[in-house]
Amino acid sequence: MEKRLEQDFFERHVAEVAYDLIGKVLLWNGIRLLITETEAYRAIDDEASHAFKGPTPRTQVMFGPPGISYVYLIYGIYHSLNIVTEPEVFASAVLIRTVKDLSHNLLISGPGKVCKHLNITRKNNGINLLDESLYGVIDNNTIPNLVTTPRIGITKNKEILWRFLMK
DNA sequence: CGCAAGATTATT
DNA sequence: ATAATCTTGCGA
Repeated sequence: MEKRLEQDFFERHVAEVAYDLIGKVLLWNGIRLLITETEAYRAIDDEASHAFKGPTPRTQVMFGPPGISYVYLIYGIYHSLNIVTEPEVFASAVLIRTVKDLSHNLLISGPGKVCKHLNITRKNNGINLLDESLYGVIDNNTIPNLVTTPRIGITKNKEILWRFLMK
């Protein structure tokens, strides 16, 4: 029996959510993607977060309720997909780094490539993953083996182990 | 208004 | 190791 993750799943500490998201299935525009690599970002105590210095137009959705997409453009070229977590006002988000396209059995490794594969751009910022039939996260009831490492591509708060991937 | 930095990727 | 490429956010 397939169960969609509800608000209470996303409303927890972002590192817990990022950890628990590994092995879950992302439903994006009706397409099913197994989540195999994530990272956590948190405004309150994490200098690496876009939201660390407070809200800006770009980071506004991170300050809102959980279960919403946060999509931004990086290096002028690549988009990145995130899911907002924690209660409203506690800005945080899980970066989706790698997924496996289940219908094509294809591994898509890297945030920019994930967005390219799914045609995700900034117009997809703020999509609700709790209510919409074509978008959400499905708990497929698996318990994956995980590896935990430092996050990739950042200059601040590099030591913290907030990157999670399937072994 | 100018400018430096950036949650990446492909190529050398 | 480095270029590509342009939005964003900050300071003046």
